[in-house]
Amino acid sequence: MPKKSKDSYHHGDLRQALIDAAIVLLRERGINDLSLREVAKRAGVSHTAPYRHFNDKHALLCAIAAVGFKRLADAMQQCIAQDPQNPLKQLQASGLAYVRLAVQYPDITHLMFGGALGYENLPADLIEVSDAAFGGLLQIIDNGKQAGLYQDEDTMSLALVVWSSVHGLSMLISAGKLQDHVKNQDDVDCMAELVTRFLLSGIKSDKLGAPE
Amino acid sequence: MPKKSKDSYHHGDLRQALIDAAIVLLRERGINDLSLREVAKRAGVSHTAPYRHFNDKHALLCAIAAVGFKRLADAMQQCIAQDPQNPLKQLQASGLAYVRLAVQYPDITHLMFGGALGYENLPADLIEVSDAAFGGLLQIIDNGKQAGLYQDEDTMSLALVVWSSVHGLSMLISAGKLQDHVKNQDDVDCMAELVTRFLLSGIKSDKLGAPE
DNA sequence: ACCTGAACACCGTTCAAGT
DNA sequence: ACCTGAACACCGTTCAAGT
Repeated sequence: MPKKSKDSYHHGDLRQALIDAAIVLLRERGINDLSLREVAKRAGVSHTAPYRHFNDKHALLCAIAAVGFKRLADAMQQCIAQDPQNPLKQLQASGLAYVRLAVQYPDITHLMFGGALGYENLPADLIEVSDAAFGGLLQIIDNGKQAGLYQDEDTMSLALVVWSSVHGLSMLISAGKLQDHVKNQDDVDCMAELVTRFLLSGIKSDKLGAPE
Repeated sequence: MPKKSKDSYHHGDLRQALIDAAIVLLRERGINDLSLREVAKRAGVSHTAPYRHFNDKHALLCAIAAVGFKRLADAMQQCIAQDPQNPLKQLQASGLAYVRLAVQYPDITHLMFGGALGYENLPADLIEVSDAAFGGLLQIIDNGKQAGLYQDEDTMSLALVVWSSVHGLSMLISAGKLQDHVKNQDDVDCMAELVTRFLLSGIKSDKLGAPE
């Protein structure tokens, strides 16, 4: 029987195996001590094999960041699907999901938003999945806007303000800057609720009553 | 004439010269291509000389981050000093200053808040100057609270919400994630104003009128 | 005290060679 | 097509040695 096209040679999918090994290593050692040679060793191949699947170390790091953006984009869509008729709940759920992902995967989060990948020359597929994540948030805001939930400001401005607030909380927690005030999962959820609540009462149309 | 104590040997202050060279190199090459050996070469000393002043590369990076936090702390104090009787203006000015510093020094900002330094084992002087920066913001919030500017929420919660929003905007801009919407200094200022405005109308006491 | 050069283990990347 | 081992230039860090 002839071998299947993709199930060739070693694992069948060395590219994915390298990404998986790199994510584990990133969590174990941090971004500064992640070496391509060690990733290859973990995946069981020679230290030059990764170059068959990635142009260089930067490309592998970009692939990890893409995994993070994919998780974020999926979470946004799930928030919409869970309460299709309730844009307010969509917003609250998306803020919570954003912060939880950042806390769960701090290293990937910093890879996604820190300066480690540089500010340009990012691969097209990374840009694409990053735009998809922001697009989900835009959709949530637009849902609320059409329901008359927000002040008369354009959707993009509203989305940028919401994104900034939730993103800032996520980065501060995942960087350990709020260690004294946010110690466990309950504190994380509580802070996310607090930020979302203040944000809502700020951007919410004056014509509507209290959120509950 | 005998040499002055600190003006010894090469520069008089090799420690500072190394920090300065490292900051330049950081901006030129990015965090991933900053090498201790190149920093030493730029400062005109052998590649082992830095170890007289820093335990390791991590310690030098921490010193750079400390410079960034010092700038931030100073900016907060300046915002207070500029309008001692106007807590609202203090808040607006501090948000603007925060974002501007992040845009001006994106690499140092990511060093301060990204995961490159790890999440623990940070030197005491870095923690200290970092706390000073946040302390300035706390003071600004407390000033406004005593003036009846904000809702009846404890100062720490208010400060964390404000910090998150402004921090998020700063990180998104300095990471280039808003390139399509924030292209120049005017856009930066405009976005900072937008975030601060929404934030204020959210946390502002209902008993007061419009901010102007 | 402060700096140096040699040394060690490791890294990212290239390339001719193997199957 | 996919993988390998040798090679190159570079890195962080240590250490005995110089003034």
